Amino acid sequence: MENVFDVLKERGLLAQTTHEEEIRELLGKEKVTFYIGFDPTADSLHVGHFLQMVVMRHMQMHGHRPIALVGGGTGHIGDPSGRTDMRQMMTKETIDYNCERFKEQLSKVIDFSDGKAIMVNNADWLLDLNYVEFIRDIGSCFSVNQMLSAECFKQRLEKGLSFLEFNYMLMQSYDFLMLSRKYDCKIELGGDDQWSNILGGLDLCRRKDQKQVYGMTFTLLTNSEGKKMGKTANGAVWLAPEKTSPYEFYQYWRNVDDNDVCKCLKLLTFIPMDEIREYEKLEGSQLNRVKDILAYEVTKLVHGEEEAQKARETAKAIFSGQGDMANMPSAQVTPEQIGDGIAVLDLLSLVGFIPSKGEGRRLIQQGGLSIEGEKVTGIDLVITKDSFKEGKIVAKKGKKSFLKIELA
RNA sequence: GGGAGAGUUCCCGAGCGGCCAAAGGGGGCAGACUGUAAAUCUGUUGUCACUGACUUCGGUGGUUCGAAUCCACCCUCUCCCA
Repeated sequence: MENVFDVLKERGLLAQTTHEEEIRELLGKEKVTFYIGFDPTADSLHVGHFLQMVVMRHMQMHGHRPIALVGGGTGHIGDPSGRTDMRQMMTKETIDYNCERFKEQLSKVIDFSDGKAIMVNNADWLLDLNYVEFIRDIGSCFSVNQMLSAECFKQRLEKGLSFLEFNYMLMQSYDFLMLSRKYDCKIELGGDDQWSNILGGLDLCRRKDQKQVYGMTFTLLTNSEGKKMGKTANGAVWLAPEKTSPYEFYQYWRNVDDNDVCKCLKLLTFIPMDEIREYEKLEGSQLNRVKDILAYEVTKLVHGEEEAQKARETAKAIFSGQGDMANMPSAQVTPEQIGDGIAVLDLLSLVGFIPSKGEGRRLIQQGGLSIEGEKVTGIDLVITKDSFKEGKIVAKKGKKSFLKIELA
């Protein structure tokens, strides 16, 4: 059987490893338990987390055992790594709620049946710690001098770093120690921004238990310009369908830059490398086909085959005029709301297609709005019940944004 | 604890007591060009009943005919000292 290590490396997922040779050997000869932590900073995981999940799945497919750790405890602290601002404190309720959401989403990509993977919450051991005991036992193993020189604190030393956040590294290191003791966890994985935190864990396990454990980090998902991917003007691209609909999710990947398509295929899908290498030879508009594959595959992994299919159909319907319009984003209005006729701007802001009438007005002035394929030329256009064909009307904003308004 | 400074619109950042809905940049949105890409160029970017009105410059009060701009207190952040 091939070694996952080689797979991860070939796909460009690996960023840094603590002991390349040893890790590769370890992964090649035995079933290894490893972990990745997810801090509950929002009520849904996002694309950045998805990359981690893909890695876990690669590992799992090669017979290793993932531990998904949700940070019910560390969430109370907040990881300062790679952040320029202080994290907002969350209430216990929010944290617990977020942890629950994470569990659901993780289960979609990772197989937790029959102990093939484990889900733990570090709240179980972190929240009841005794301060004095902890700093005597664990705190004594850390050198402030060394911590301060870590890359992840550099930025924050200029901007300000609270003692609370400074402790984050100890918490995460302690997690690794606990998992090593409880589950014989041998490797900690994480985003490349986690490097220092992971090293902390390694050190701690060695000092406390004289145990050799390992760490690996993964490429952060960045585009060809080096900017983080998975962000849109409206915020992150979420995995939760109610926060980012499968269609929007699909569209996000359908619209990636030419230069990023193949990279994304390698990082985010399980398409064999041989196939991807063929796609890498394609150029120009041929890449559109590859983008469709990327969008479909990623959507399938996150939302399931059925939703991916729907999203693809909808895209086809919208952009090439063929296919099923049924799943286009839609909104409902009642006959009462229409009355004897309603101004376009009122209708569109009612269903939330335009954020404000001022913006709608501008949109019309610049020729960016169409109703039923007809460009709206004046702001005085009135929509009546008769405008609805078969109980629906399709509005188009710009080139890619569509909304089907249904008369309920 | 002592001292210095800062808080402006989505972000960065300019802002003289009236000419400020507030320069400039970034981002966003739209148009042209295209391949649902990128780059480029153009327009636009507080809200509404849009030649007008209303709400905004950390918060609360005050001075004034008039305050983002001046004063007082408060909150938050940064820096220097302890």
